[in-house]
Amino acid sequence: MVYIEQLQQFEGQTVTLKGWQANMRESKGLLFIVLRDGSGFCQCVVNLEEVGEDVFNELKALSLESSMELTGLVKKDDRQIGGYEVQVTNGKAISASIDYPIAKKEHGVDFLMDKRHLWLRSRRQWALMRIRNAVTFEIHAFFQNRGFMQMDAPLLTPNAAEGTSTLFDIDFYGRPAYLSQSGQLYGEAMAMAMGRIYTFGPTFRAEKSKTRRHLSEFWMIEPEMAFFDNDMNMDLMEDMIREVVTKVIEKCRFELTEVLERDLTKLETVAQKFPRITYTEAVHILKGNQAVNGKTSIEVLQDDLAALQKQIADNETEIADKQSQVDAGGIKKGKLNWLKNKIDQLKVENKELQERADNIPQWLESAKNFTEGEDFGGSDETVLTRLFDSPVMVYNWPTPIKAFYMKEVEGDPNFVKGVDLLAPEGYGEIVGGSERETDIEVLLQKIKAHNLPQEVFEWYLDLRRYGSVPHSGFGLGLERLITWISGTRHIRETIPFPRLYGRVEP
RNA sequence: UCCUCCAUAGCUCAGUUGGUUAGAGCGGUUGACUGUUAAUCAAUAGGUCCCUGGUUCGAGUCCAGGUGGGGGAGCCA
Repeated sequence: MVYIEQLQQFEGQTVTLKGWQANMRESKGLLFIVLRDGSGFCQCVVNLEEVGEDVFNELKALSLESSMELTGLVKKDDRQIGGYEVQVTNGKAISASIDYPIAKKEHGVDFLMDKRHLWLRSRRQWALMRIRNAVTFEIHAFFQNRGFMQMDAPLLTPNAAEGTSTLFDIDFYGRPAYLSQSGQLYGEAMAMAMGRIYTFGPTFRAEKSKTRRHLSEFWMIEPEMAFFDNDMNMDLMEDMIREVVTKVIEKCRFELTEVLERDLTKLETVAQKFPRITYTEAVHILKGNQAVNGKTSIEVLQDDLAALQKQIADNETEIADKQSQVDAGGIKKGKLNWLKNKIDQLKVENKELQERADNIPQWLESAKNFTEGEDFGGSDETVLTRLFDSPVMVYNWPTPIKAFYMKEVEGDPNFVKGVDLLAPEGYGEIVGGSERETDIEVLLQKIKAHNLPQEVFEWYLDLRRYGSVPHSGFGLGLERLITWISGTRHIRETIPFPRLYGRVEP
């Protein structure tokens, strides 16, 4: 048995493929079966004269997603997806699929989410899962090649410690416990034992977020390094993003460009040095008081709005034009359908464009009126990243809006050494990190200031009692990184079985 | 928790100021066609118009409440 991705090694030879019918077209005496086997897609041509009536009729009767075994000659054919075609000499059904619910057309989100277990078979989801796998692999490779040790933090924790987030609570043998929102504090303990570590596991957030960048269960990578200050932390962050993105482009070029139609030039900007700006600079830029590459945020947004409005107007013209062709009548059925579909597509596109156009004035208003000292909202991140074409790092944040464990900037307790990495094109925050506070007195004070119970942090404070050292780390949101790399509109497509507000099934 | 939009065939949608027997495409089935790329062409089956109540001679359409869902705010990766 041979897998589709290996076909290039078998050109001119006869192979046996096993897989599922992803599509079939038929003509008199000919079947064109697009077979998928998980490793790829391949058109297999069944000729009545070649295989005989029995085999031909058996394969012809199969519908979408039936499983089968096909044997045939591998032939190079540049017109085909994957570049090869199999000319079938024999084949048989393994199991028929009847009334497969997902059709070869556009579906609504709700329907597809209910059918997620089947949706994963479609080409777009196949590409996304392959990219997810490549991202996971390259993250491990990056850390392993640098001597980091992978260690797992517990998923069950005794307290809702860090304060802000809402956590899922469970009954742990009669005691309250929570699903972990972060492995970071444990990561610090492990770094004090192993030097440089990283965790790679699921985390849980119980916020009732219904947006395209939130999941209730997602995977996070949290490196933690002893003897790293925040500059070294930012260097590592930047190297990691650059290397992972570059390798994934290399490995998944077909998935990105052919299936997802991702504009790779938008990703290739990771080769540049990532701009590093302080929170204070970011505020000036956001409010339009400081230009980037000769343009202020206000100018860029106004240009964007004008471009959007022009696009919408152009689409409307096209819709009207096509509609008048339809109304005029006398067109062949195929052409008519094509026109109708095009009109529907343009209408959907305009709905989305209009939504974005409606948002821009609000973003502008929110950016102009931003109060220095507050945290950035989703739209603020979008505005900020819109000005840069590579990822941006924002560091030195106001103390009150950040977690208790972040180290104060030397000589200025109003700021802490936190850093967020924002992805371009509006994808927003994909990494958050900081240098950690090492001074036990400062930590004790912060724990009080944040109204946190000191007893549950005694073990954490021990890390400062016994050989405290400067250390830093960050948390990378796996699905957010994949969403950006793949150019996907919604984060839910980047994880096999998404858990989000209002959904635990399938 | 708040704001906003949506619910019509298996799926994606249209349905005029409220009017008689609710439509199209895709998908399914049957047939035609020996190189198709969302193939094409012909025929055919397929409906509790989300639920409850109201207005009206008459409701898919208007009103109220509910349910489910999309997008966003807050929070964050």
